[in-house]
Amino acid sequence: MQHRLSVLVHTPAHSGLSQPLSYLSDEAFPLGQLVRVPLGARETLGVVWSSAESDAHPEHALRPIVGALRDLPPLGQDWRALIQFCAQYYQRSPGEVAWAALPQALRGLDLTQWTRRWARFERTPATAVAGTRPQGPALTPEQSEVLATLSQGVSPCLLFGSTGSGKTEVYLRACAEALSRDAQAQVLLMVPEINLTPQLEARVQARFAPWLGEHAVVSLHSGLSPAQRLQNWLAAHCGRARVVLGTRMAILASIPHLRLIVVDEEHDPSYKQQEGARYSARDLAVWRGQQRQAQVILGSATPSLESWHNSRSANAEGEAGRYHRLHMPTRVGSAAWPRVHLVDMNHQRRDAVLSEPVLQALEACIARDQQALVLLNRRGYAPVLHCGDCGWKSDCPHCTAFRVFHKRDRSLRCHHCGFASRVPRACPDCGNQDIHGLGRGTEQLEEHLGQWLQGLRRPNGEPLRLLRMDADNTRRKGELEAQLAQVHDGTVDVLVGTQMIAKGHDFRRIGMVVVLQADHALYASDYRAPERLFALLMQAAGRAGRDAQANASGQGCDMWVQTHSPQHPLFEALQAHDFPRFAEGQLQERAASGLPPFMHQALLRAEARSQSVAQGFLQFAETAAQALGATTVQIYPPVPMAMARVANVERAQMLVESASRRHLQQFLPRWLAALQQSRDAQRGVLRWAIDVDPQSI
DNA sequence: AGCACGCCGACT
DNA sequence: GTCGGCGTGCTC
Repeated sequence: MQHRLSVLVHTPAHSGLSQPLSYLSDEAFPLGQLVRVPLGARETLGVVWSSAESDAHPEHALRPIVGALRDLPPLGQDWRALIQFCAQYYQRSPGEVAWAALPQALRGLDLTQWTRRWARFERTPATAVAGTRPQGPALTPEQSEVLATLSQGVSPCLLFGSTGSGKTEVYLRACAEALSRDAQAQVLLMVPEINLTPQLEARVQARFAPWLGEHAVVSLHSGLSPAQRLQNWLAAHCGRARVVLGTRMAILASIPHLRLIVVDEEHDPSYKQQEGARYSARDLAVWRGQQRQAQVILGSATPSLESWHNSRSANAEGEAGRYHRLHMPTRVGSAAWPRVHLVDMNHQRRDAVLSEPVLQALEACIARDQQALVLLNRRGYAPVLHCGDCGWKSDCPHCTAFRVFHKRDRSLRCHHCGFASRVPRACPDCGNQDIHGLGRGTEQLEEHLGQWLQGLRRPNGEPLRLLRMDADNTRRKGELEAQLAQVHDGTVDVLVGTQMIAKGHDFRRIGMVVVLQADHALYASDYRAPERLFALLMQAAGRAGRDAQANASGQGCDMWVQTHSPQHPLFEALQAHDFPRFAEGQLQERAASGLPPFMHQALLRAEARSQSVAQGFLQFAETAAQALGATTVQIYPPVPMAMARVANVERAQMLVESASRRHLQQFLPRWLAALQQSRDAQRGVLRWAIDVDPQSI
């Protein structure tokens, strides 16, 4: 007898095929079974999705499936529910979300290749369980208290812990606890970007591999080769992997015995996927944990305002947040907080790179034979090249942006589309030979500091060693690790870099931290700019004060922040290391101006060859929204995006919002359906999509 | 998203 | 004469 199977294939939302497709099969496969099916002229991977007898597609038009991926356990109900929820909440087709969740290497395998691949997976040695549960270092009273609360199973939790308060140890202990309760239990540990914190992977491996076996710890992130990713995904899906360490993509992996999800640095913007299915891995983690009774721990020294708001204690009306807030204010060991000094750059020489007090402090730091960390969040030599005579600037011909001057390879490079050319010797417009850079990047800072340091010596008489670290010189494999190693073993005295040098690295001999152009972000129109800047500054401050000797001698550590707006309340909170104060101020502003988390937003984005086509589509969308009688959501007119053109594609967007998440969620699918229906309105539009809970507007 | 089909410019 | 550009349309 022929069965009718409903199968999910990769069909993007705008293709008009957002529902599962029906196929014929001799065998009745269980839901979640992976199958190969014909689709047009090709053969593709599919997931048996539902027993949709109701599908109206005529029987004679159905094609038979090619076959099933035998031996692979079907994807579980919890995974299917997660995909379904993600698709519905973020307004994408389930097929598209499932596609993003499955390893790409799996998609390309035909049945013969699959059989071979599976045989290889089964051949890898089974986990040799030899060791006993690891001990780990002694806990601080704060850590013990937090772990005691966690062991009662409270969830979701926001672990608000200072940089250096030992959050990672809490995560590892909580993992060990979950893993020891049940011999099958699996845990998911998420980090923003695995490549920036290579030590963490080593630490997790060192903690759990001796206990659970070498193959019990796997990672899932985009840096892996497709074959590695498939291998690790299979290990997670089949339960062989007990600890999954991954980036945002890992939240969509199949982890059937998931008992605990940890989201480290939960405020980090990289948890929000920025293309395709635009999901928030942090928010999905909370949903997934609730859905399958797994504990969720969100951790940060500077939580997102969303999570902070969600974890507020009961107010006058008795409303409390949905998250349990756990607090670890104290830094482990002797680590001290740096004294934060603000330097008002309005009172310095206009062309000063480093201010007088900073230079003096730097000299003193060098004399103590300590390391200095100088942070400037702009790579390249100068952000723009400029002709003083005719006013020419180094625009990118393909984007609404300037090309950045990179002196090292004498190029002008667009950081958005990659377009690069050699630096012209003279102004391309008027021939003037005297063209120069405006503003400063890390390359120039490196050059400037290099010159200044030439006049100085280390206490032992050796010359000073300067290192620059940014995306330009850590791109190749192994470079980042090599450079971090240089900082650790003390081969570097002064480290210059972008925000990547502020991320979770445990530098031990840092005597001072300098942040340049700290206020730059504040001039951006993005309402999340202060939140991001505060997180960056706190993170940078956290690099300091770990030098045990300096702390013992009462020397302490300093942080210098150069800014043109020292009166900004953000800096006051920074000096007091007072995140709650900063957050309360921000939340009051957000509430007053009707911004998240008090408002729920979605953006409709359109891309076309011209602004008029992109905006024309959005205008149609505006009319369509009004026709739907959208009284519960506020609709704003279409506008060009802040960066209107990227790689010769014009972009526009419109905002819809509602104080009620439910109302917004009710409106969006109806709106989406209306837009999908109108082929006319889509004419000439290259791409369009809804972005729910956008990261920036 | 793939992939085919389909109509116009520079080359084995 | 063909190889190949990417515009439009279809996939149970």
